[in-house]
Amino acid sequence: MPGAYNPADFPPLAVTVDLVLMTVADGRLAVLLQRRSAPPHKDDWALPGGFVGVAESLDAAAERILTEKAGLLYAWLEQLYSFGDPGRDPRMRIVTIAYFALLPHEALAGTLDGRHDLALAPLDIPWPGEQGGPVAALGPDRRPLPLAFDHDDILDHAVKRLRGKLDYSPIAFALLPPRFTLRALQDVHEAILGIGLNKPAFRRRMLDRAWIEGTGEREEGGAFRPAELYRVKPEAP
Amino acid sequence: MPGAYNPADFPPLAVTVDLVLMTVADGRLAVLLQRRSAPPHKDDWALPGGFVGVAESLDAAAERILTEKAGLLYAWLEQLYSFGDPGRDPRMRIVTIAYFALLPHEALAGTLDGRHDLALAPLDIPWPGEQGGPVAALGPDRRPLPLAFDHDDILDHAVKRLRGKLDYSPIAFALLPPRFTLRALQDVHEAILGIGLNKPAFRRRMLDRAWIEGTGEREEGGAFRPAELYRVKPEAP
DNA sequence: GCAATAGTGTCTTTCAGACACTATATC
DNA sequence: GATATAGTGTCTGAAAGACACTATTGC
Repeated sequence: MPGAYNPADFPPLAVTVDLVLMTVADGRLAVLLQRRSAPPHKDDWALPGGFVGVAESLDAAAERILTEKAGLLYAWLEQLYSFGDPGRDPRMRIVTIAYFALLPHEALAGTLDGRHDLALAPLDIPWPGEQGGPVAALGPDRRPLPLAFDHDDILDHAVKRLRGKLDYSPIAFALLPPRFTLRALQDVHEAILGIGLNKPAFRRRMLDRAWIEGTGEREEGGAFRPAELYRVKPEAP
Repeated sequence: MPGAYNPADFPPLAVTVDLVLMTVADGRLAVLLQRRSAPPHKDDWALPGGFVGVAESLDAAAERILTEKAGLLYAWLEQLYSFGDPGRDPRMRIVTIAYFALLPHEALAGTLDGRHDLALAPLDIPWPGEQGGPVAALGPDRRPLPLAFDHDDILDHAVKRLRGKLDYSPIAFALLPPRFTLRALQDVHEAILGIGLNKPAFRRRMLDRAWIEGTGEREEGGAFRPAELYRVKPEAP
């Protein structure tokens, strides 16, 4: 490393944080997109993001952007990957640190109201293990929505990581409300994996893992037999 | 994002790449450290690293640092995690992208000769799953070597990631020469996991996974029955 | 009772661990 | 043949998939 640390010695280089805010809606993974109001890529959809402050940690920047851009107070935040190809932004050299932000769909209620710049785009997910197409965000016409910059690439990384962590980390609970049925948990897993799962085996695995516990309470409002509500154990990882 | 992109508007912020160059030597994971020749942390050991060039991708910076700092031409490089707490470097705000660099021990032959600033430090690895101590690099006196900056933290992340990827990715082969015995492969797995593995089960798993194939050739120079040499299949992941 | 979903019992298959065994090299 | 390691056969137990079954709710 050089001995001198004169700021003028450093090339103009910026660091941003981009959020891959995902939830499961109607049995599908979906991502929050923001329409760009200025060039480049004006009117295209992009992941919400922003510059990292001088005295701000990366995690803190992710939290701030969650609040400022998406109007949300809380989400499961986790650093994903960093993208820094020169030319990924035509204006200047920008290195971006991508973060997951995972939320139950309920937590988004109201956030999108009147926000014409925000959209929750369902994802088209290739068959797991298949080398086929990459992950794509779908527009209202159900056609793939090209994202600004390299955000398609970031989204692809995010879904792959989410899948990889699904069965050894309690990440799926971040996509559910505090009380949830085992069926809802299975729906989340199926949405992320893109495949159907065996019900008895799934229940056994979840209960054996001992991350969750029954509350004794039951679902309400259903037309049929109500399911028990579970919660994540307080001491769980 | 702001509309103006005047470099002077941006805070002095630098992006570096740090390498966690690991290998397995004498049945233990080991990491390449470089002794700092200037303050801060003068004379402490640190991970080799350097600034990212203006027109250089992150991956390219990692390759360049591998060559410049460690004098090596090739390694398995993979981005690990980004660290950007303000204050992690007392001089200025530096965000660093940490990379794995994985190499067979043989590939390091000669690299350390006469390089008193470089050392290959064996790692003391806590029991897997145990919440106990973090990973520590050991000095010649077998005592933990405190690393400069937040490099202990980076090292800890690296070992955890290496462990996590071990059984679903072909990452272990990066730590072996092109031809290797199944026993050597098992040694690598055991060094990373810090536990002994069952021989028949390990062989079955490795052969069933079909990432490797026998060459028909055999080990030489051993005093006892020579083992078959395997190689990674060309079409393997 | 009917419909529809919650939740379980059990058989089968798959795979990992254990352990003893056979095979084959050098000396 | 002795020795030490390579490599295998086989038993057992744990866990997943399949599938049918029972349980419980609103209507």
